[in-house]
Amino acid sequence: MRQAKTTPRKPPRQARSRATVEAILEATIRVLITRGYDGATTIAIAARAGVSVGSLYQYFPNKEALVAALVDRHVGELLACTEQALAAAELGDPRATVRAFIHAGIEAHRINPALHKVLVEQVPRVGRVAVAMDASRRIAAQLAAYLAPHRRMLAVRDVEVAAFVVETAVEALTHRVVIERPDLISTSRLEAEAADLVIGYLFGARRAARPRRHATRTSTR
Amino acid sequence: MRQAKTTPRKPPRQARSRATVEAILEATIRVLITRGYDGATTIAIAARAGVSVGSLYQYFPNKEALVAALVDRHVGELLACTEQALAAAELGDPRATVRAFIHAGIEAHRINPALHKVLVEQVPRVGRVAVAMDASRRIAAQLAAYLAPHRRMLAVRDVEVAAFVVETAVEALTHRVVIERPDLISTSRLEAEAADLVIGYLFGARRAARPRRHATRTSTR
Amino acid sequence: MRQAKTTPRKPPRQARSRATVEAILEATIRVLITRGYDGATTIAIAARAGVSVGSLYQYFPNKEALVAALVDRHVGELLACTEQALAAAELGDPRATVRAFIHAGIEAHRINPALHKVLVEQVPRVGRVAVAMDASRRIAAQLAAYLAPHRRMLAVRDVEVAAFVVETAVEALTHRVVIERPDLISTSRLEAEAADLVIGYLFGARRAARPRRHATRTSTR
Amino acid sequence: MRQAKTTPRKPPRQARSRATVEAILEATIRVLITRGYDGATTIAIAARAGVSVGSLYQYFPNKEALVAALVDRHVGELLACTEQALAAAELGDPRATVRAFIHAGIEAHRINPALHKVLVEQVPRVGRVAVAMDASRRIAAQLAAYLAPHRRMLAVRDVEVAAFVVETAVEALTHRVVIERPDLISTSRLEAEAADLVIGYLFGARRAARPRRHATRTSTR
DNA sequence: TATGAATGAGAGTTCATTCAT
DNA sequence: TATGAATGAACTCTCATTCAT
Repeated sequence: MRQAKTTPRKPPRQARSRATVEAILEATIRVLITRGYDGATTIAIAARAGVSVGSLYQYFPNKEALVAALVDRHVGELLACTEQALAAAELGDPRATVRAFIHAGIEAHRINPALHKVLVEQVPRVGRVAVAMDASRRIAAQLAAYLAPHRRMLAVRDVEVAAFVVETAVEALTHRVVIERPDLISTSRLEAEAADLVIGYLFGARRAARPRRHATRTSTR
Repeated sequence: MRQAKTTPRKPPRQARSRATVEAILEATIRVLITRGYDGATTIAIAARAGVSVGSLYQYFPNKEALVAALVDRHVGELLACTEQALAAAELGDPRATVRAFIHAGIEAHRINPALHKVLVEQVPRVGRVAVAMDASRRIAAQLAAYLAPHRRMLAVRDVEVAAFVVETAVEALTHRVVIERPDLISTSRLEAEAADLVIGYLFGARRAARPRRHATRTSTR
Repeated sequence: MRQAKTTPRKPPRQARSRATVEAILEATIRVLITRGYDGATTIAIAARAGVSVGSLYQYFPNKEALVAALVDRHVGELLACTEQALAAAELGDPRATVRAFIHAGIEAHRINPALHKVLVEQVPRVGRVAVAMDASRRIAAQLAAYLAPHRRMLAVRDVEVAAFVVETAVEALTHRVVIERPDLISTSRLEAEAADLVIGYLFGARRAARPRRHATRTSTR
Repeated sequence: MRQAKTTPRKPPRQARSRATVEAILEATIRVLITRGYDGATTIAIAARAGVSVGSLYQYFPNKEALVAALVDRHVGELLACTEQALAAAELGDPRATVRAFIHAGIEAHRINPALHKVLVEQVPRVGRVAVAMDASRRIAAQLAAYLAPHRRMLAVRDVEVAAFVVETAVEALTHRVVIERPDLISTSRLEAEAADLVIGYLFGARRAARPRRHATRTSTR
């Protein structure tokens, strides 16, 4: 089967090259968002980037590599967000850190929700991309690494499983709200709900301590 | 924009017809699973079904309608599972019902995990398919309808939001475990974790009552 | 109803492009003539032009546009012929001008009779083409414009109706003879007959002045 | 190349058969008119006729034969009209007979203009159909046969050529007016114009005898 | 290095025709 | 005899990719 290489064809040495690559990636984002994966033809992307198809192929060996590069970049941004949140709060109250983690995840989704949506919904079809896409696993690992030292505070036994559960639930909630139903609840409400869901699970804490009143729904949109 | 209709072309009258339609749908599933969405060409599907392309188009006006029919059927099965779980336990302990709901969701995913995977991951969520695909919203509605009468027992204010949160988290966990990482944890463990996550959130119950010991990881696979 | 656009896809920039477009149009003519409209498949045309189908679609968005371009060109040639004849003779004897008009019409039909035949007989099926095809109306208008100033010489009242009648009769005769039955009478004879038919009608002149002797049938073919 | 036979498959013996054949032909007309030649699929025709495709093929070996049968019938009607006109007036004034001939031609076009239009404009003039279509030649022959005995009255030498010219001009005018531009002039006006055009040509008569006044355009539509 | 014309395999879809029931 | 499900060759059109300029 056609197992094309997906590594960028050449490292952009000169400034001009880098600008071209950047323009192509930006164009890919725009076209992906406006026309979907199937509508994102190489010619459309090149046109949008203001270069010729030939130039596009100068920097990316094929379409898959182009999208993979995009995914890499996007995933990198996501990971940076959560990693930073966990690192920053390393010493504070784990509950607060988890909240920060949730907050970071939401912020990460708000970098470019439209791109995120199209990447998640339409792109997994392509092989190599799937790999790069596997951000969740890596974020769960970050979280597990953070939780491990605080094992004694946790109401759960297996830190890895717990990290998996938390990451999965938080990511799903965030995605659903930010990407699919921003109308349903506001991001601040989302943050609170996710924290309620996850902190009780992790630390077994009584939430009664923090009485919840969400009389009004407020949308941040 | 040309909005192609996606309603089945004609109701199969004779027994032979019905068998053909069934064969085509089954073939679509198989080809979708083995070759992915992009590899699922109408010719491949027809060949696999042992019929000609013409026959395929006799019953489905286009490829999208074919996939939509499949999605409809699959989503119908999913909905039936959870609905039944909620209906069956209407009078018992809500905690037990939520457990049953979780169990049903997992079972639903095990009907045809490979199909489920390809449907969720690869089928472009556009047009008719997008609508059919929206099982989550409907399941959340089922759950909200169940929870509403038990409002006083809940630690959450807004039943709809709670149902949304629970459905999202449970579905994500189930999907991740059953579809993507059946190696990570067993389904029984998954059930327990999901219950821990969600019951605390919904009812605010202390979990300490049920001490958790998951010393060994067992995979059901 | 899906009204596909039929405007050429892009203006050929480079010399090579222009040659390709020309080759495609020429090939279309040849295939149309040899195989008829239904036999003129895009593949056959491309093959005949010595290019790939892709190239064909690079310049014409669809088959209809391709034929429309051909029709446009052909109609343009026809119109130029008659227009020129009328313009050239503006000051002379109207009878002579009408003869020149008839002559021009015949010559126009002889540019490419086979193409003309297939265009007239098989192509009107297609929407856009029908419009471009409407040369008769425009030629009649040309003629009416010419006749109007000479209104006093005419035996007819309504110049527009007369132009319509003359154009229709002459065009039909010419088409029948040149395209369908070149064996029946020669073009010179055709010219004479058409003049007899039409000049009497227009000017009410006695034809006896010009005794007609057509003892021998001569074909110019 | 596929040279299919186009003779009706079997002579309809029984009344029911004849009714079926009739229904199919009528359905063909309707579908041809409403959906055009390309839209006239055998299934659409059969459905419209209230029979199955199988039955259609019981009576017509293929689509071409079906259309040919239709054309035959329609052309037969046309021929009958003119033939009758010429026969009826055999003994009267030739000028009156020519007028009657013109009148008959117009009436013939009004039998089913929509069908006539689609037959002339859309049905590919190939194979069997082309032959059936050739009504003009036969009408011209009728006319020539009528004119021959009156040869001495004519201002033309060659009766066949004259018949050809007259038939061509009259048919073209009639078609243009009745089928394409019924708005332009009324049929009575058409009759007068055609007579003016043709009678002068045939008999060399001064039209001044019958002063023409067409102050108002009236449409019969 | 950049261009964009050219490629062509392959996709979805149609429909005249056949033949088992 | 009538049915209509089944056929499959053939059509139009797309687009990732190449390469002469």
